Amino acid sequence: MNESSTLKPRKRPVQKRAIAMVDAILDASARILVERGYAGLNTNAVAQRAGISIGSLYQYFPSKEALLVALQTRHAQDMSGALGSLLAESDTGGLASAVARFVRAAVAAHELDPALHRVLEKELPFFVESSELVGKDVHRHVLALLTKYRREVAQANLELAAWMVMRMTEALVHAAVLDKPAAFGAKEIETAVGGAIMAFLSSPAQQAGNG
Amino acid sequence: MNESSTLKPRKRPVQKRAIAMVDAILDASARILVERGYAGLNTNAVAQRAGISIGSLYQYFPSKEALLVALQTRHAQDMSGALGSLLAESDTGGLASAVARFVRAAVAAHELDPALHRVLEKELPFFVESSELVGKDVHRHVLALLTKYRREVAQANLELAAWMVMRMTEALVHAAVLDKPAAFGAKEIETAVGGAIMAFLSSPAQQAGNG
Amino acid sequence: MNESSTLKPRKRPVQKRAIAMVDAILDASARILVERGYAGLNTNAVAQRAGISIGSLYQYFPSKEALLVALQTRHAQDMSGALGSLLAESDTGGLASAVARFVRAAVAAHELDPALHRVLEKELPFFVESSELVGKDVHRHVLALLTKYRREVAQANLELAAWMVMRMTEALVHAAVLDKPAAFGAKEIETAVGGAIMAFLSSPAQQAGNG
Amino acid sequence: MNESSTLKPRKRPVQKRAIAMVDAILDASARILVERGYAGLNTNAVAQRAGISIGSLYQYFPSKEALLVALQTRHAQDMSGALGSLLAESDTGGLASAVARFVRAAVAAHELDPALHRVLEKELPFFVESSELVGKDVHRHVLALLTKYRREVAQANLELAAWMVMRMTEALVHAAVLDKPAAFGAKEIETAVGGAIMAFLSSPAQQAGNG
DNA sequence: GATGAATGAGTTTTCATTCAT
DNA sequence: TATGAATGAAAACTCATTCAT
Repeated sequence: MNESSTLKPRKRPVQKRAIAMVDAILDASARILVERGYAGLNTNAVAQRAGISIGSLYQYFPSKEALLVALQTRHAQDMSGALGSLLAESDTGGLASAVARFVRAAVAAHELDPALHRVLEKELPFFVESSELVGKDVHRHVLALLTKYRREVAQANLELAAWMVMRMTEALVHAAVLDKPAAFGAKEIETAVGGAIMAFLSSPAQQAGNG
Repeated sequence: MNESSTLKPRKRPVQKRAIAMVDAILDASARILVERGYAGLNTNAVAQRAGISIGSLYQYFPSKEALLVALQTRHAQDMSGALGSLLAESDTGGLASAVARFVRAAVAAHELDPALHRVLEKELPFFVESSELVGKDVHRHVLALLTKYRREVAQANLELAAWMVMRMTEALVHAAVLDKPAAFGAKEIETAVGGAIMAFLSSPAQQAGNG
Repeated sequence: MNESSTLKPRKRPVQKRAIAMVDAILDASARILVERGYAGLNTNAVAQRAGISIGSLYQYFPSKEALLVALQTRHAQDMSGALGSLLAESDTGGLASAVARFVRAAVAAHELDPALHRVLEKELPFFVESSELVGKDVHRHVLALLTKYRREVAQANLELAAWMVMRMTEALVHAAVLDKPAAFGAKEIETAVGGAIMAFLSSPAQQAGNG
Repeated sequence: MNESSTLKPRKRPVQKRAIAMVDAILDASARILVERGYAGLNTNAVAQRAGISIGSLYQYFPSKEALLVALQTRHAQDMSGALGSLLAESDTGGLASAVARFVRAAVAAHELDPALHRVLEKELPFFVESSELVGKDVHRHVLALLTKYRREVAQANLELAAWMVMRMTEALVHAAVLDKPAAFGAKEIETAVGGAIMAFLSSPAQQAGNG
């Protein structure tokens, strides 16, 4: 009845075999999603690709939706992991260096499985914004960063600044990795993104000019 | 054989009634899309909502896909119109004022039908990036702008700068209008976006700091 | 209600224009039938191909079925005409010559529009066996022939003999013209058919051997 | 892409139940075909008549066309079987007896399911001429026969003679069984057919008389 | 637990026919 | 009379989900 009964994995897989099965199912889903898009994804195909029966699939996921939420969650966690391990490195440089590392981490995260990421984000009807899954931690991290280098940040509203930084990074990195414009190299864009963020942070919040 | 036969509207509606019909169909599609998402959209529902028979729908659109392409196109044209009329105003201020006006125009365009815009962009499997429909003109406009105020632009690569400006605007405005964070007002964000763009343009392309 | 109301042409076209229209419609039907088969034939396509409106088509034919019956009838009459004009020639030779002429007439009739003939016969759901349309006259003709050369006919039952002659001719000529086997020439087959018929007529009805 | 994917049965039924299902589906198709003709045949009706769900039908046949092809094939195999078992009997008599047995076998084959045979042949848009399915073996058989009794055959071209024999048998038996004329008994016709074939074979290929 | 045959509601699309203009 | 926009029943086919084995 309630969401939890149809959205959450049916059983907490404790046995190794069960874990392997869940992984196989999610892997199969991801591959199909990438190869055929959301329209080409159906539970029977997933089961077949995963080498199990359709009945078994439903043993682990109560619905197609639950399967997709799980896939999404796993992907978000993967990205979060990639992000986190880079961000965790001790931070000795100044703000610029921290921002550059943040951007590089974002790039690395997006490069994990760009094709899957694209489909997930562009076609999934109930895509839970990655930011909601990954975002909390990252937001905390960025905010901590801005606070630590408060002196170098000209913006008054740190919360707003953090939001802007996250959005700029997400959007620009996303564009750079997934819809890479032929004209510029990825590295070039990465640098520009870091520069833009730094410029933004270094500039005081100004009055909006009137058009 | 070719795409045109299934993707393009079947007949160019010349009579008033036919135009009204096409509009009614697209309106119905838009409303259903917003209310029920892409998965909830089916041609019978569209026809019923539009108050016509399913046969009539297929008289004007040879396939469901054609219908969606048309809806998308109309939406992109609407946005393009809103954008264009604001951008067309004579430009007397400096770069800051021009940028601010550009951001405001983007906001206005996104405010036309944010709910539809969100579904179109997030769920349509064959969504033609608005930028591809609207983008060419806008890109020209931005580039012209940067060239005109060349002296105020510190970035060396104008093409890259234009790309960054467009991406930043699109992403930030999009986020502000469609996933508006509760914490900040739209106006506040709009200002911040203008500021960020100005800061970016005013800063010289710098060396990437290493993390 | 009764068949006549849906199967017979709606109006007896007396004006020249109406006759031309009916012909145009039947021509269009025939061409579509040949090009796309029965499955590809629909009344809207016929009207368009005939250069008239669908409404006008229904002015002349009350239903699709009526249209097809008319087409069939016209084709049968065409064949009948080709057949008849050859058979009408004065008959001076013996039985063999008469049979040969009959076979040649059948070939000529089948060569009128073989492609149409094939589709009509192989796909039409309510194909009225041509023999029923053409057959009566032909049957009379063949019977008259056999009676005239009674002395040369060894078969006792002339009715049965006539039926056999017609069937053999129809089947063999049909096969020769429409499913021509690559190995033999049409002329060669035509000769063989005449020979077979002559042999049959010349042989006395015999006891069936037991296998 | 290739025809096989839409034309061939989806799964080879191994279990008893599956075989029974396929048979039930084909039986239902045959009955509907006979009762309502090709136009009256639709997959939903077939499933209902077979007492299964439409989904199950598509589990075994990937398309309506595949279903029809299978039905056709089964029918051709049935006919081939009936034909073959009769032809296989040891052949002790002369040519006349062999021909008579051939004709009787053809009659028996056509009497298996005349109504179905008629619809299949007359309405199926993609009817594969039975002769193509059955024909090869039969042709070999007839040729062997003519060769064996070469002395009794006056015709020079054995290949052509075999073709004629097959066509005459097919056409005449077909007409006798399916469009049986009220005037003559089946037995009477069967005898006449045998006689005609014998007469043809016994007569030398003659010059075509000119009409 | 695992299997996979079976289900059937739901979807897209066609086309014979009508009828207001 | 001619037109052709409009109709809607009907048909092929899919796929999430169940449940007997």
